[in-house]
Amino acid sequence: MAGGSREPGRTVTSKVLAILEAFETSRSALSLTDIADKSGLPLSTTHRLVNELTDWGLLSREPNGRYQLGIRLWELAQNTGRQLRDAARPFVQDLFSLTGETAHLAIRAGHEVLYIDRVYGSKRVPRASRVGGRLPMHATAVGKVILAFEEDWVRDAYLNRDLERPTAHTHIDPRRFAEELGQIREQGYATTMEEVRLGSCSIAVPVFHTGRIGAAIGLVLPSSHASTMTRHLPVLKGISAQIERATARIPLETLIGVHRGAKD
Amino acid sequence: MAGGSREPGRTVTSKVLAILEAFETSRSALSLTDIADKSGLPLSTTHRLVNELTDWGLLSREPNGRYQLGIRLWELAQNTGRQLRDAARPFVQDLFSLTGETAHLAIRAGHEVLYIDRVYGSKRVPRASRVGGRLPMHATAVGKVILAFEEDWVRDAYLNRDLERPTAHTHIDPRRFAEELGQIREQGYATTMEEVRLGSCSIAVPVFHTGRIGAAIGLVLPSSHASTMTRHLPVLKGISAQIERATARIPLETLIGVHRGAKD
DNA sequence: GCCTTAACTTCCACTGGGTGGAAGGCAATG
DNA sequence: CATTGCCTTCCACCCAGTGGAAGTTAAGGC
Repeated sequence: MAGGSREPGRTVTSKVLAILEAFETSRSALSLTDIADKSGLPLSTTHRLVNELTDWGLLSREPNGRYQLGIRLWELAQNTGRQLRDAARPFVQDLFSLTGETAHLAIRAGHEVLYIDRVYGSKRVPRASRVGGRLPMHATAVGKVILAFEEDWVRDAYLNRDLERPTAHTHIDPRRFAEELGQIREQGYATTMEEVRLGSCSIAVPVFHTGRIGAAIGLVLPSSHASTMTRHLPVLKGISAQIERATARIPLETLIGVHRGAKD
Repeated sequence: MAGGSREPGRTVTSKVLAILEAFETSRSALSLTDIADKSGLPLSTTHRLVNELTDWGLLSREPNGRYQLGIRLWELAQNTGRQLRDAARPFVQDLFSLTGETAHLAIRAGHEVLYIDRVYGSKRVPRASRVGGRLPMHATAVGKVILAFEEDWVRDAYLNRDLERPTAHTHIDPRRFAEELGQIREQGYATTMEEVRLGSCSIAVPVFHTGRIGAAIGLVLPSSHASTMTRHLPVLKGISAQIERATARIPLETLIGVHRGAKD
């Protein structure tokens, strides 16, 4: 056969995906060889697929020969979860305008929080989160508040794992964390204090949809402002209510293209 | 052979793309049969590919059995053109805050304007543009201003085609439109008056990068406000200058994943 | 100017993943 | 209970896909 190291059982689709995913781990453009390495594909196969993807605009080639994800991919993806983003965005903007702090909208995706939108000012701020990015739920305020109001089996499954520890302040003891979640459920909001990144703290409230937890909105601010964090609660609650009203008429299934029921 | 109507020469990748593109033409979820029809693929082939894409999260299946684009696709695509979007967003927000009108950031993609960002308030506004969407350049203010400052060969190629006419007010005479572009170049901004959609008008200014036209920012407002449109010019110019400053240090190639030099 | 190294591109004979018509569910409708 | 519409499974055929190897181009080193 042509290739002794052939890997039977691998579909073309999976190879295409592997190429696209190669770009998730690096923010800079990749050479062909880089892509082949990251995706675990032979160079010539990578070459052929990359060329075809470039023709379609899913990849784009820079003058220096390196590749990056193409704008066509972004275009295709804009129809995903548009209903939630479009409906909620003005309110997330209001949240930023009213508080002056970086505002977030996030949902749960598996065992992580997925940041759907983010509104921030032009002044430089350290950032752990980014739109389209994921973070562990137990280290972020939006994650905690979602977990606190999720169905029992989701919470149980989450606690039944080893929890990452991005900083020394991250709460990773399952028993104490379960208690914290109970408290969050009672008080109706969650906070973090340098649990995902030193120097910043956060506060978040739930956004419900048809009686279930649907998303969360939160603020991230410098640790130095931590003591005054809770004064933003009325605004957070108000904005949350507005988002709930704006999304109430939209069926949950069409809000976002992810299955919440799945265990992973 | 198994299939008399087989279409040799069609790659698997092109089929996968055809499936994803099937979702561009409809905003609602699609059944398997719908996808097969739109993509021109046999039902069983569609079934197999759709299943695999669903496993990867690129498609998501609703409880009623219909499919839509999955959030995973959106996640992958968030790294595309992030530098421009992230750098410009706070300023586009400012543009909205300072004017109270729907603000846009757009670039050229082939012969169309591609809307990169859009900031708007919570009050309902009629919208022709949407983030990730395209419109003809000659019917929009952002498009006109980009075309006016583009290199000659781009403008010539554009005018050397039949121009669409979304409304009766759209300027489609090549000679007169060329004159209009000259005037736009002199005055430094472009306007439209019900040229893409009745009831709304727009105004836009260019955003330069390394001496070339890079993007445009604009406002869309109800036609009733048309007479006072130009009073927003100082703000538009100011915001444009800020975006130019914020993006100046970023190489053009990495700003956005699209080749501007290509003729199509 | 020529050698070396690295990265990209092309080539081509082999083959297994892809194919798609057909048949088999399955739920809703009349 | 027949009909219709839609989804899922099956399987024998075969060509699109494959990937090692050879060829090409580009950038340094001496």
